Amino acid sequence: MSKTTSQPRAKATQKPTRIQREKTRAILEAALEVFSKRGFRGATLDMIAEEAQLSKPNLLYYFASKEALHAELLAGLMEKWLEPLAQIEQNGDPITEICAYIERKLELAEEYPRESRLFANEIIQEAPRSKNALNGYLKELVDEKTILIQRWIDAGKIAPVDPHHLIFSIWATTQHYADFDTQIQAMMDEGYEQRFITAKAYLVDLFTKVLKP
Amino acid sequence: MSKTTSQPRAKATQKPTRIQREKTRAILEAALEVFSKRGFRGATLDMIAEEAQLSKPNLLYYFASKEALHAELLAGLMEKWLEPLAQIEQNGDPITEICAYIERKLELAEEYPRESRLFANEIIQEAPRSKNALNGYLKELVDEKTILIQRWIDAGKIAPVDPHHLIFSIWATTQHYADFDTQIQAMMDEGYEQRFITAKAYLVDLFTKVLKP
DNA sequence: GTCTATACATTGATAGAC
DNA sequence: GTCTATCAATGTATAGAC
Repeated sequence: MSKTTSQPRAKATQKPTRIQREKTRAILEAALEVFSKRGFRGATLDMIAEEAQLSKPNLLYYFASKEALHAELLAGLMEKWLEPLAQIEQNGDPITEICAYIERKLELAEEYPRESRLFANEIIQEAPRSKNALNGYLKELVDEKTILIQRWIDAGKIAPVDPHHLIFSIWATTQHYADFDTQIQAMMDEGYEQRFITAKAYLVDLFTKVLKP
Repeated sequence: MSKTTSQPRAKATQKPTRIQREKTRAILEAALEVFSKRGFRGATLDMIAEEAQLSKPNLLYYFASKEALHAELLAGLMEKWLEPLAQIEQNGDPITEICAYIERKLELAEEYPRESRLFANEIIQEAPRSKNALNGYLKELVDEKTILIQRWIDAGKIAPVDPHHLIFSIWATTQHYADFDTQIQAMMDEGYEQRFITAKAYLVDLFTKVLKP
């Protein structure tokens, strides 16, 4: 009697075993490594399988296709990626809130550069696989926060800046240290090791000056 | 007697005809379109050939390989891309010079978004084909300008900011509007049309505040 | 669940007629 | 110079033994 037919592909039917969860995790980890470094088309299942230390057919036993694997990665990342923005609190001190957001973003860039590059690859190539996420959850969140920022401006608590451009410039400056690390490294030589420390000081100073009413 | 054997591949031997130059230009234009949108591996010679309106073998008559085509694109772009930074003048007013640089960068992002994305694709994927350019001409130029900025700081003409991070933040904020256009569009709705005008005002204001001594 | 073998599609590049 | 036909390599995915 096929009790062990609880194939990962049919997730709805049965709870995955510990082994299955670990393999799945290892594959996702390997996929993140390869996709983030080479983009979707640049990555091959061979590379991912080797990185995860299993055979290609075995990999395809856990994930139906290359597309499915990539989609799973993106979906799993969205929440973590947007959390720093979601955490901005309307009741806190505006400048403190925004500077804390910048610091969180920078820490994310330092700790999870591969995730950042995965998104960057996607968006530069016109987000063929994540348009929905962009127009859905992210758009809603940005709408909510731009309104909050505008309210702070109207209350005279921060200088009058365009809320959208403010958010874009925070995204750009923080993610730059993950996405364009190769360039940063080529330009900075000795200072490279300390880049996140010095960047944090620089960016907090920068945005504080801009936001002071 | 083969008078017409002046094949483009053997460029050193003979001056290319007008037709040859035009075809070459059309191919490079098509290649830029496709490479910038899909990255090196994501692009196919079929796509580029179709975009340039010729057959794949004919394309390969003008360029020896996909690699060669990509290399030619990158090489031809470097100069245009670095010119705004090179134009910063040590004798001008520091804040005026830097703000003018920001405006030039933003205009480049607006006029040549594909070039920006081509570079971005390269660098995110660890610049496998342009490490040399990064460590060569670009590094030299950045070294030169960081020294100039430091001199301005020492003279008390601008506020004391880390010159490297200043340059990075200018790159990040300006190129963001080209590289992440898909995201910008998804977030901005009505304001999207005017994005470069409002961005210019926002960024000039931002960096002016930061640089004022 | 995992592997070997292989089917099948895509793609970079070449051969050779015109 | 340009095309049709084709090759060789690569890469996604499946079949089927164990």
